[in-house]
Amino acid sequence: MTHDDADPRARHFPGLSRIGALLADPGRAAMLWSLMDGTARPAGELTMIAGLSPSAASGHLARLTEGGLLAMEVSGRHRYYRIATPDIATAIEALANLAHASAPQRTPERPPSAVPLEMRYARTCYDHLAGELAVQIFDRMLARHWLAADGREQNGPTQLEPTPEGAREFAQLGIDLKAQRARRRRFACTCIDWSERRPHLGGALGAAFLESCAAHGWLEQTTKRRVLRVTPAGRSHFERFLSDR
DNA sequence: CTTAAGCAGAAGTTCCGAGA
DNA sequence: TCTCGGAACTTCTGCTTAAG
Repeated sequence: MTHDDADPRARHFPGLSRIGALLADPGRAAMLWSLMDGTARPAGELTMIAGLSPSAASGHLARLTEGGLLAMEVSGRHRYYRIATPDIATAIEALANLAHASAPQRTPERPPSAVPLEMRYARTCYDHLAGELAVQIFDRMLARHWLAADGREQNGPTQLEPTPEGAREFAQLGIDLKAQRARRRRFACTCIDWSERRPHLGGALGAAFLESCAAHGWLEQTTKRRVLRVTPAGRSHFERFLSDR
């Protein structure tokens, strides 16, 4: 019998309190966070990351697997664990952002301690570019007056609008702003970067920008889910863009 | 040379008692 | 009640050795 089965208060959101309980333990959270780059790690490595004994870590991993948050594959004498689905990684990232937004602002510059290194520079966030590179590009877009806040901010992401100059630059990148506006989603907004704690470009325009970078051969997918590789052509392009004054 | 058996070590799980 | 760590156990890999 599960936690929710026993508690009639859980009937409105079946499974929600169970998921919350699984995420509440610091050891389990540390193990989940270390798998956010989409890799699979053996139980022994996750044990070290969580700072637990093998027996305690084994118990936590069993609960996370039973709860559907982790998937496990046996390879020889190793057991490899990974985040079960991309939806779960997305949910954990959203909760991490929420935790940061709602925490007391005592140490605003402190990044999360266990952000996988390869994810910090360039990765996908839903369908747009995120990471250190995304934040730098967004800063540069603002400095070059490609984008302006449209003044409709309401306790959430800042709505953005391309300036006439920005519209020309996005068109040069092959982005059809009219088509992006017609999509049934937010056109352009800020999205707080999970590892950098600063905004990057989100919304339909953010997704179109990432598509454009891929089409130009500046960014490409790696074997690790969500981790992006900057190609040599991309490196020189972004260096020019970021240093151009 | 090949193959199977035996052994040691590594990795991970289960069980159980202790403590907060 | 929940989590922890230690002990014992299972499973698997890799190495060595002996037999065919």
